[in-house]
Amino acid sequence: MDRRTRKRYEARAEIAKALAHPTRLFLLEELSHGKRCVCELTEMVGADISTVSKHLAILKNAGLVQDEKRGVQVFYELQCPCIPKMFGCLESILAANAERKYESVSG
Amino acid sequence: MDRRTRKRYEARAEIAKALAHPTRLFLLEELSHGKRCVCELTEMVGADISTVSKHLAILKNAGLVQDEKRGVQVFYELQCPCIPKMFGCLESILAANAERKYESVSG
DNA sequence: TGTCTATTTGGCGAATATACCAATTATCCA
DNA sequence: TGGATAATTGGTATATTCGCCAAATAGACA
Repeated sequence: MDRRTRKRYEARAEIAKALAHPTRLFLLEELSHGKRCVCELTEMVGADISTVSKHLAILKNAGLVQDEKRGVQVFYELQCPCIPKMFGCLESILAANAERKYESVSG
Repeated sequence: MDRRTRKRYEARAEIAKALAHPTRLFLLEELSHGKRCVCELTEMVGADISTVSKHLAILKNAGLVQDEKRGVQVFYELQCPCIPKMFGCLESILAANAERKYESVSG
């Protein structure tokens, strides 16, 4: 694998890494329903606000969300329209995995 | 976030984590072109065969690929048809990010 | 200006992921 | 059976990620 190819996959992996955490997936799905401020999201997640803020920063850094300051609050929103489709893909994989697990038990 | 919801996002994150490595993304894309055996993939990746084998095990464990033994070789193939679409999504995000970076420099 | 609320940043310990080497397993074939 | 090749597994050192606390930053408003 040459250097250029490796760089390309590293760039893709940066985005995939941003998706690779349950809290961040939850944040993305919540944001797919509309803009939310950090304190709302923090309440839903139930973690320290600094933790949520860092997760949001990771999503922003990957280009998955954008933020907008309104007074003392910061609202985040999805930047990438294909995120909801990704969730569909993840769900279909989970469903197929569950099916296989069932088959291996019953058959 | 209640326990059930958390479990759901953890399950999704398991799959996302499997995607979150440049070598594994490369393997998936290569497998999207057809079955490949571990030694072929190892040669392409340019890492130790044990490293590649472990990456493939992670992909298999996530339900993204399946394996098939043929004699002394093991062939892997994609199990999930939506993987190529995922790559398209990753690429579109990268393109949008590059665009924004360009705008922030020139405008 | 001083205070309050919302958010981000710095830093640290704990947990997780990664890559390689060495050893093991599995299959083929002489 | 014994040797050769392909692949997986175990072990370990290193690197990265994670979550919280504490501190810093920013805006609103009296």
